Amino acid sequence: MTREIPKAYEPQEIEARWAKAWFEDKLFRAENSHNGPVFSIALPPPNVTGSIHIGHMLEHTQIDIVVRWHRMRGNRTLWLPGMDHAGIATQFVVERMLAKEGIKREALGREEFERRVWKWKKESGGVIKEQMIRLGASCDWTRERFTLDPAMYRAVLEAFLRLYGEGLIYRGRYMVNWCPRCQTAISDLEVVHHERVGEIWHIRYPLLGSNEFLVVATTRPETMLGDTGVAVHPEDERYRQFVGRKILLPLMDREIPVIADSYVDPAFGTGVVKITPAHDPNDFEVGKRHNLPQIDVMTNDAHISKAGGKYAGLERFAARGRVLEDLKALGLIERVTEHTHMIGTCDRCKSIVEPRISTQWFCKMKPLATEAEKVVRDVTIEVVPDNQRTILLNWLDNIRDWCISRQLWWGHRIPIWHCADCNEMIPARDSSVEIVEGRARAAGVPTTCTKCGGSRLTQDTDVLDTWFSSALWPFSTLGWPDETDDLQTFYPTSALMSGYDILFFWDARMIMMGLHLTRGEKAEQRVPFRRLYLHSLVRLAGGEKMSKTKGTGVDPLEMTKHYGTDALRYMLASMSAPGTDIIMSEDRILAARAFANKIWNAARFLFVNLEKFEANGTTIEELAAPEIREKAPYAQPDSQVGLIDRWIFSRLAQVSEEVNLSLHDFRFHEAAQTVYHFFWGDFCDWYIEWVKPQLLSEDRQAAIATWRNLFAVLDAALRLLHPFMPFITEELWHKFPQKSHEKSIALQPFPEATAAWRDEDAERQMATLQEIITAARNIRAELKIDPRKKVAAELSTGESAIRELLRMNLEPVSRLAGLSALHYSTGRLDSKEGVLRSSAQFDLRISYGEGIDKQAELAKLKKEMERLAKDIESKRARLADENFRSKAPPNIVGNLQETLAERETEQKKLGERLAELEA
RNA sequence: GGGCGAUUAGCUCAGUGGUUAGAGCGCUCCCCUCACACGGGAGAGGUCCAAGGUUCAAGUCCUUGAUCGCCCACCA
Repeated sequence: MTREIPKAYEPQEIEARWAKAWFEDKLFRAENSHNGPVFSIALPPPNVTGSIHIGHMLEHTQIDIVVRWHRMRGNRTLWLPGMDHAGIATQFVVERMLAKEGIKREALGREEFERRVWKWKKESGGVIKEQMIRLGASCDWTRERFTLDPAMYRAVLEAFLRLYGEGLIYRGRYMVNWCPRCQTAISDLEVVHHERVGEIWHIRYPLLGSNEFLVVATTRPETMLGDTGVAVHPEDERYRQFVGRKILLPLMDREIPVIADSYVDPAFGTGVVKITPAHDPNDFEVGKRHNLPQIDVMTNDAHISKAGGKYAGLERFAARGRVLEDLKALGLIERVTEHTHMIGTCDRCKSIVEPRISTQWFCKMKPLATEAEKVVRDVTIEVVPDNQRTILLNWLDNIRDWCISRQLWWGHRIPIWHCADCNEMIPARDSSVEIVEGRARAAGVPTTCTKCGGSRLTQDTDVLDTWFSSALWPFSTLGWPDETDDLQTFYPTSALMSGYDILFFWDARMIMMGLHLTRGEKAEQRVPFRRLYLHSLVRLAGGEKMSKTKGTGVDPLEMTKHYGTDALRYMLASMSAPGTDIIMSEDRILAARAFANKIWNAARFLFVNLEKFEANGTTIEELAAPEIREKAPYAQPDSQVGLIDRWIFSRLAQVSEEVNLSLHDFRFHEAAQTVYHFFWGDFCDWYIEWVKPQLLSEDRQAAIATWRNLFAVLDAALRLLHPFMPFITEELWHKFPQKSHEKSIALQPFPEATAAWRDEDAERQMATLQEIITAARNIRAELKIDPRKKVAAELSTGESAIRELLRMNLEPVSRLAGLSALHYSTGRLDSKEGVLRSSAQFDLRISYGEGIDKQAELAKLKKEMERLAKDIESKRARLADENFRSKAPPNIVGNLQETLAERETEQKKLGERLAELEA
């Protein structure tokens, strides 16, 4: 143990060293026995594609604070880390890399492509882990998981087969969202809507065998190639006569019927709607009701298909232009108007999504959502902040089936085999898994068709939505479906902490899957987590979301280099008020760095002085050994525990209680602010300053008591700070003598609200002394007295308790107030000389030099007088109100009376001073 | 079209119906005092978006409106 504390606080060196040590020691490994209280939490698995951004940093900081806090409070604590394979995102990245080499994935073939992705994953997948370790995340890395691990695939198989067996997973041909760039279906949630100003074309549709026509309004004229009907509202008098007649669809020369359907809004547009069942969700429904054919005129990559006649092969927007030209040439465009509408884009690649009929796999959600709603409503799962609960319930209530198949190559392949002879679908026999080339495959592959007995079976080519495996994360990572020790010990997990942006994507689905798939009679045994905390997002000034593509992202590791991880963590924590997004600010992080520096220097002060003190033979073990610290506070020889010590330990107890309460409610900003004020305000500004001279006092016994108390408080403060700033606290804690088997402050107890330390008298007395000191400093500043010059002061008070207090604490009070002498008495002080400051309890006067600017002082006092008068008036009025006196609680009335009396005393004194000054 | 937030000091934000509404930064004045100038001390600065209402009591609860932001939604 080196005791020396370097003058400069160098976070980089300290942090890198401890991060490595914690990881290599497996310090945060959790034992899976049932003994004692357990706290478990699963890391929202970051995408393997990425690197840590500031949003992760915020999330990990908050989780780590909670995790470290629970661990210190004696819980068997597990923070289980892992990564997500992120289907589309990862495939997208690898495809782009291949494209640079001029390779298309189709050319490689599925197996080779998958091999390449694995290779890439192996190379870059470790980045996030390294970064998390460096940033101090206290995960149990021995339990790290990846969503494509064999064990995870087993869980996916089990879940899929069970849901399929129950009819909750089905395959069908429905309208889905199709991304022509990714060439896969995506779920409703993955469609991001943007407002777009577009045009609306009014097109004449001629009635067959007549010169008449109906005018339809459309924003997507190219889809008319697939029109199979025209609809009007059944009660629309304007068009009633046309219902049942035929339209000759322009350009395609197809006969299509005019139908009546109440879906049509007669007030919108022309009141006539073209029906394209294969390319619009509404039209799809209308078409089904009226048995209209579905003509898919689009290819996978959004070009016009053969069904589009002469337009075949054109890209969809090129086709639109051509269609419009041709219609114009035929004189069929009546008019064009401007129209803003919402346009759906792919969450991943931003391409415009094509609604399209396609055969896909779906998960029935209503039956799963029912119990999820219940547990959220009855607070079996507590949602914080509460307003997110409403949002979640609302979503669950309106839930629709989930399209879970993706036409990708990277992901969990659907465990269904198709019979080439009879089209029967045969699921894998069971959820067992075999490892081929280090990767998991279903072992229970069916070999004969269960229906026709045929043997030409091929596995479904689709993979599952990434979120399907994520939905199982809290239990799949613990060994489910096996009843492992981990599962029994750590499931349900204690909490989930995620951003509210993935509430539906992930959190809601975990709740549904956890409830449905895990074992236990009661819902509370099956929920994936007992509390759900939705943290804020980090935004730019102006509220915009940070974006890597726009280059507006902030690299936390870069910031760490400049300011230190502890500072960054503290800054994020101190801004983490639940429910409000965080806007990054340079100021805040500078403040946080200053705080870290302050902590460093406070500790340094101790050790620098300790060297001088130790010269006389007292060792640090006698002052700060663990068993010595435990017995604090220490009394001065032949005396009681001093006021300043009673006060600081009382504050410590109070602060510990507040921090514990705040952290329990995920109120990180509150907890952070509380420790900040305790450390900087109470501990550094008052406590250390107060006891400074005693540390090197001639009276060794007195000095020893002071040292012991000081070390005990600093030790507690470090433990209090540790969840927020793990590195600096670890570093400093190791400067203390510790028991040989104690490896880390992270495994020390978190300070609790020690009731015996609470001391209201001490707090009140200190407050009075602080007030006197501040008043003296105020006068000094007013008189512009050189800070090095000590001056005499007079204090007058009618309260003997205050005089006694001063008598007992004359040295520190005079020293901190910069006084050469402090005379106290009961006599009245006038303000004819010097400057007088008054409170209800005392008057303090310093006479020095020329005095001050009389006019300025008068103006100031008058202003104060006005404020007092107003305040007194309103208080009197309230106290005079019989209604108030009878209805308000007695303590409120009592307090008000007390305060009023004080104010009146102040007013009286102030009046006298004004008179004296004006005289 | 629904829903959810936000609006408080120059800036970024706290604020759990009850004394004179807080913090950090910035600003003003004084100090490089032997832990820290990433520091110490003392200050200035706010009709809490608006209008109604509930209450003995409203920044806080309710209603309406304004402005800004976000989420959800199949109106061509």
